[in-house]
Amino acid sequence: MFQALADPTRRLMIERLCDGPASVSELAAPLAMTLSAVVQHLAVLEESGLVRSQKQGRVRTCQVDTQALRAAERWISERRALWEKRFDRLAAYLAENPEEPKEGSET
Amino acid sequence: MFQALADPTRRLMIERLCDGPASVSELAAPLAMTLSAVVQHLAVLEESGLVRSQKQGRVRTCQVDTQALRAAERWISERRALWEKRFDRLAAYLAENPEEPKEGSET
DNA sequence: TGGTTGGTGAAGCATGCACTTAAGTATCGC
DNA sequence: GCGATACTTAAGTGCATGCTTCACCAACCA
Repeated sequence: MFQALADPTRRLMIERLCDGPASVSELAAPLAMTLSAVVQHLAVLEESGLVRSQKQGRVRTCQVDTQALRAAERWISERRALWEKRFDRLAAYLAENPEEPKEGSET
Repeated sequence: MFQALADPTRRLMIERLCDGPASVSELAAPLAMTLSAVVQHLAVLEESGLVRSQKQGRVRTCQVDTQALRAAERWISERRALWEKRFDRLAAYLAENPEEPKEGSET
């Protein structure tokens, strides 16, 4: 999932797809690479659940699926919230105890 | 940035750091790999801006930086919102035009 | 019907990445 | 000062990834 978003080409493809559904060759047009390569990227995106596609005649039409995006968003925002809460507690603690005390909690 | 989040070990490190700051060896302890490897992961995390660290004596202490997380979150949520808006419009359009019409807009 | 378009699949290659080993440096405790 | 600790750095290895080429099939259309 993050793996899929890690590649810049794939992020471009996602951005393009946010503009509306597209066929494989439409998707490939602005990219300086073979159709084959694009199809391979597409496979990664589909496996990660970020994109769905269906074939009609000889044309495969792709569109983004926001469920996976939602999951990624949630992961990040949970971690961030967790840390920020902790950070706030620390700040409050430091405000009450201006000196830096010796650590001695874990192991 | 997404590249940095792509690796499961690095995500584990982030999760661990959300529990509070840690030294390099504390970070390495639960991971079945060399200190060296962990340091290399750490370098990636620092370059991506996800983690900051400072050395004091011979101990390097690490903590997450939420700014980068925020950026990632924003990227995702913008794309998602963009697509969902488009999807809504499409739904509305289909509701008004029950038949599937021929496409002929782009190129 | 035969050529063109749109996509598929396999094989190969070159680079990058995760990880290891090994050797080194700086600090801490005695 | 001396050994142990906590990293750091460099070099090397093996596997994953991104991409290409080429051969192929299926639909479209003139």
